[in-house]
Amino acid sequence: MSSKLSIELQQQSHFACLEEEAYLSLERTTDGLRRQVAELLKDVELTPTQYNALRILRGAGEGGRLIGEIGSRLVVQDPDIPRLVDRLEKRGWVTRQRQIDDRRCVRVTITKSGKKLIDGLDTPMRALHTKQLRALGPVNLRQLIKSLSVVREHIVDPTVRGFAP
Amino acid sequence: MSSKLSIELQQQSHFACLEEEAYLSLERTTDGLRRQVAELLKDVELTPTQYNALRILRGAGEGGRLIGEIGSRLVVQDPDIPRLVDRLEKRGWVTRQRQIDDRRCVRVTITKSGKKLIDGLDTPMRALHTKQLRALGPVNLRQLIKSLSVVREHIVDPTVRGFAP
DNA sequence: TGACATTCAATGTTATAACAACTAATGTTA
DNA sequence: TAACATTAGTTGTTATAACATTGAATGTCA
Repeated sequence: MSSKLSIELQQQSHFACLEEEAYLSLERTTDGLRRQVAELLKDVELTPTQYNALRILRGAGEGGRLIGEIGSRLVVQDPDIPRLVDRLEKRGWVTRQRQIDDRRCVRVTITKSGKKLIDGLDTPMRALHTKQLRALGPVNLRQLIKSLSVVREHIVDPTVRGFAP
Repeated sequence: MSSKLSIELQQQSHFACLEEEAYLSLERTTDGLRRQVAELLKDVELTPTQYNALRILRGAGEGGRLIGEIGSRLVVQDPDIPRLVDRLEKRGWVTRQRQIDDRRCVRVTITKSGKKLIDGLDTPMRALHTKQLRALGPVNLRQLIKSLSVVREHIVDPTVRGFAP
C-alpha cells in the first residue's frame, strides 16, 4: 500500500516506518516553507538566520544581548555568531560593545535602522505564515504545535535554544 | 498569556498568531532532528543531502537517475547537483555516464560500495527516527503526517519534488 | 536548412556553515 | 599569588550552499 507521500515521491517504494515518514515529511515541509520565507527576505537582502537574530535583538530592547545569548536563542542553530554579527554591524543594523564589568563579553544591540527594518517586515511575514498554514485551521494548528512541542521535549540536545517571536 | 513555547523561548513575548507559532515550531523542531541525523551520518562522513541523494540512487537501481531527476527528488532542495555528484563520484559511491541518445544528459548510478554504505545505515537511521518520534504514538504521528501533507499541498512551489524513502 | 530558443550540465564566484585553533579575561585553588 | 582551568569571542580554514554565467546538445520553426 503506497501512502500519499510515496505518490508525492514519484516512486513506488514504501516507508520503513511511521517515524521515518514523519521525519521526511517534516524535512520536506519545513524546507518548502523556509524557502518562501527566504524569498520574502531576499527583497531586503537578509537571510533567515540574520532576520531571526535581529528579531532576538529587537525583543531584547536597549539592553541588547551577549553574543552567546544570541546563539542560544536562534531558532536554527548557527555556530558562527561573531561573523553573523559582523555582517549585521557592517550594514548598520546592530552595534557591538565590550562589557565593562566583564571584558570578555560583548553586548550586541539593535540600532534604530535595524529595528525599522524588522518592524517593516512584521506584516508581510505574518501574512506569509498565515497564507502558508491557514489551510490547517486552528484546531489542527494547535494540535501540530502541541505535537512538535512533544517531539522537542524528547530531543536530548545539549544546547538549550529558544524562539524569537 | 504565555504559551509553552514562549517559555521555551526564554522570553515573555507572545506569538503574533497561531500560524507564526507553528512555523517557528516547525523550524526549530526540524532543525533539532536534522542535527541528530547529521551527527549519525558524520561517522561515515556523509552530509544529510549526500545521504538523501544516495538513497534516491539506490531506489532507482541500475537504471540510475539523471542529474536533474536527483535534484527534483531531494527532500531538501539543493541547486548544485553536479558538484554533489562530484563528491560522491570521487569517493567511489556513484558513477557518471553520458546518455547516448541525448548527449546533454548525464545518468548517475550508485555503485556496489555506495549501496553497501547506505544499506548499513538503514538500521541505525530507522532506530534514530523511532527514538526521535516514538513519543507521539501512532495516532499523533499519522495526524502529524496528514497535517504536513496538507501544508505541502498549499505551498505553491514551482519545483515539484519528492521523497527518497 | 539556418537562426533562434530551450534544455541539461558544468563552471565561476561569492557568501555562509562547520569545525578547529587561538587569544584575552576571569575564576579557582594549592 | 602563581598555576591551572574555564569562559567569551575572535580568527583561520575547509566544505558546502546559493546564484549567475557559460557551453554543448537538442528542438522548433520560418
